Amino acid sequence: MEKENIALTSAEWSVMECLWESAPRTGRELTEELGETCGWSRSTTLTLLSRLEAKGAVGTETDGRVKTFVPRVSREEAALRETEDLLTRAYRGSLSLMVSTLTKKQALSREELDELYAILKKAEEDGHA
Amino acid sequence: MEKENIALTSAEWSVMECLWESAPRTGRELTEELGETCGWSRSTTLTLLSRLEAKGAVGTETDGRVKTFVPRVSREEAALRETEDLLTRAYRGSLSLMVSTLTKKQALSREELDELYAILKKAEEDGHA
DNA sequence: ACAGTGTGTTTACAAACGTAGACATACGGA
DNA sequence: TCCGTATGTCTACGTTTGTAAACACACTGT
Repeated sequence: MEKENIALTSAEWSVMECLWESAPRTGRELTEELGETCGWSRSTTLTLLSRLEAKGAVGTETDGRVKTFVPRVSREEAALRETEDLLTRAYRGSLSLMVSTLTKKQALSREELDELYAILKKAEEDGHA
Repeated sequence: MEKENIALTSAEWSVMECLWESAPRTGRELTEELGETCGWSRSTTLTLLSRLEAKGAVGTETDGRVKTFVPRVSREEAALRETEDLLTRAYRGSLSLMVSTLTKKQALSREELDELYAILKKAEEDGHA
């Protein structure tokens, strides 16, 4: 009954990606799309879908003999989950350490910079509410 | 001969953590410390060390019958590797998207904010050089 | 009534991981 | 010299992950 933290494997991310893009989708559509984008066989996609269903990451509805799938966790939730994980594991929880590590390796575009400033400003305001 | 991208598993991170903290360390010291911090048996730690050696993440030197270990990849390299991975997988490569997702869930402390501003300012300067 | 065909379920299997016991040895004391 | 003890290597085993073939079954024309 609790929604706990569902971790997605890399292959599973690909599937969810598809579902987040648009849902509900039928097994047919999904196997087709993932067959192309990932080069997977029909079975592979369906297996992944089952596993995702089992862990509660996707919900299904059966209409006749056709199943349709919908995401049960949002991309944000999933992303957040993994990010926090990484943040803890690799940066002792320090977001600024993460950002500085990244900027040291690749320059940020003007847009990224502007967006980041905006985000910080907003966080600042929301923060001392 | 290239240093390629060495991915670390979660257990391996714990080992590297130890080594980054101080190195070289002997197997003895490592099994002891990790035994405490992670509750691992001696074997577990040593197995992890072997695997890390195999993938080139740590280097070893044998003096008599005692082995000493040193990290071969820096924490930054490892962290960067995983971060880029996550960034791509979960945020389509957008750092700002990642940061905004995080700030939406947890408020940043005054310090974090200040640090982040400083980092951005620096990135900005370095950027349009 | 029978054979394709579309659709989902089972079973499978190798590689990666987390964990650790068993094993081989060399070293230091009794 | 014999024994514990420290130290590293091998072997092992259950689980997770990536991948997919085999299977079962309903539907649709002929």
